[in-house]
Amino acid sequence: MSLDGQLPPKMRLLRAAAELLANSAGAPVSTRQITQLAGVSAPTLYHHFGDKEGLFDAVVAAGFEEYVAGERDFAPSGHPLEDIRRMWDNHVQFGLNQPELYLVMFGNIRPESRPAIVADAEALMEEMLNKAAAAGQLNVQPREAARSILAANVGVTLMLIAEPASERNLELSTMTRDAMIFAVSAEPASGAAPGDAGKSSVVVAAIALNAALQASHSDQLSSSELKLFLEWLHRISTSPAG
Amino acid sequence: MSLDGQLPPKMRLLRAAAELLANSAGAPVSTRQITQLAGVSAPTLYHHFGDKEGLFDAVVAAGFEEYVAGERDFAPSGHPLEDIRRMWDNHVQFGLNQPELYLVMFGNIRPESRPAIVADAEALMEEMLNKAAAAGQLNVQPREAARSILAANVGVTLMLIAEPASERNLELSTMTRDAMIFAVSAEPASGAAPGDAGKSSVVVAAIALNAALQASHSDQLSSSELKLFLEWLHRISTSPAG
DNA sequence: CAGTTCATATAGCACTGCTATAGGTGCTAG
DNA sequence: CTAGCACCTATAGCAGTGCTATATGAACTG
Repeated sequence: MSLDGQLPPKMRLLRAAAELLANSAGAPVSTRQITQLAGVSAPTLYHHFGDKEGLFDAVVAAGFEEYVAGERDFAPSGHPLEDIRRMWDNHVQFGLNQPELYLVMFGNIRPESRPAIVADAEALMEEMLNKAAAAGQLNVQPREAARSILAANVGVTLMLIAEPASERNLELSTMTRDAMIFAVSAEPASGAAPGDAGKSSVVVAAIALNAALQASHSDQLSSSELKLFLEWLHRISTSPAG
Repeated sequence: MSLDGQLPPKMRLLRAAAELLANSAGAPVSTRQITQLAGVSAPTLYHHFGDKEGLFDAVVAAGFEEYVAGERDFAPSGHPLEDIRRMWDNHVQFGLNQPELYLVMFGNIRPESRPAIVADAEALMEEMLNKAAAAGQLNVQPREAARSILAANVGVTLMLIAEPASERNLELSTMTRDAMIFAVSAEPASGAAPGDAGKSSVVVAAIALNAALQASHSDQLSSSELKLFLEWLHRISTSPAG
């Protein structure tokens, strides 16, 4: 059984690796299995990918593109926080659909090997949160919010993957998701009491203005003026007192 | 260089494995390295642990006991939610101190291999949350809260491990921690507006009563009566409307 | 003392990731 | 058309891996 179709060997290697990885149930996948399934000999792998890890990185990169594509499809609903929710759910679903790939992507993160993907995922989340911030719906800096939400998102997905599929309860996901979103969002539509745990409206406004300024490259101020202005805004919007 | 001291070979193997694992920087650790450092020959490993994975499981179990011991030391402050905070911080610190061990414990979770540790960690967290529930400080079922908090805790710890040590910003941890705790806790000391996102006091009281009942094996009701009563309480305390 | 059980060692198998070397393929230059 | 060249692939094999069949010793038990 080999992967025919006259794709170039590089593609066949990628697909073979992805397929074996997906069905490996955690057992290690050997280069010999991959090359055999791809109908190719050993050195071909090393010619194209240099390394076994190089091949796996390529598989992960392809998987991540798929992930990003999935995230972008659901993007523009006009309600940024609602989009974040969908992004979260999409992330979880991606992990549950391709658990082995997901574990390679987020389960084995080590400082020297793979934070690039995490950074990309964070950027994707931050991009969405910037819209929420510009709409005055955010309580904290978009970057911090993105990192925090993504961390919880990954943790929940790993936990769900760890459970046997029959016992999986997605309520864990929705509950954690809403908790995180609620925590980073400005007080919801209802005019809550100002003494609340939420930040003051000054802070929220500052964060919103900050996001808006960084989005629309205003040229009312010189770049040096803008830089200082943003610094002040940042100081205001991170003031501990609120 | 071998691990002397006349400990029995089983202990020497455990220590050698733990030490090599701790300094492996993600590179795989071979049985030959372990047995050589332990001053022992190959079959001894398999005699005592059956498997390489058996040895690693033993290392993980030892590490987990250390983790649990650390959690229990900080337990009884009288303020359950404050204890949860310390538990969270302790968890993160454990992960950052022994990243390789932590990655083996929580990074490679697969349904068929290792959810026992997760279950134990959840039980530990739930135990603490039961006190919070009994004190009327909890918004949701202790079990669900424990799962949710632990998931976020693991996610944050993995993210921090993935970052180069120099760039680690523990604010990610404290922010996510407080977000999660706030989300599962009943409205804080300040009397917040009743139209708030928090559940009604009826629900909180029901959850508290539920926890108290399950803790102190009351014999005012027969076991069948108690069972039904608990079911009603559960229904009340999980009612969506609040 | 013999018999049994436990604990360790010698030697080796099948497999792993990887590579030194060589051979084929398609191109452009003359 | 041939010569050269860069690209891609295959044969064969190395050092290292997890693991084990077998044997040897030590320590009890009768």
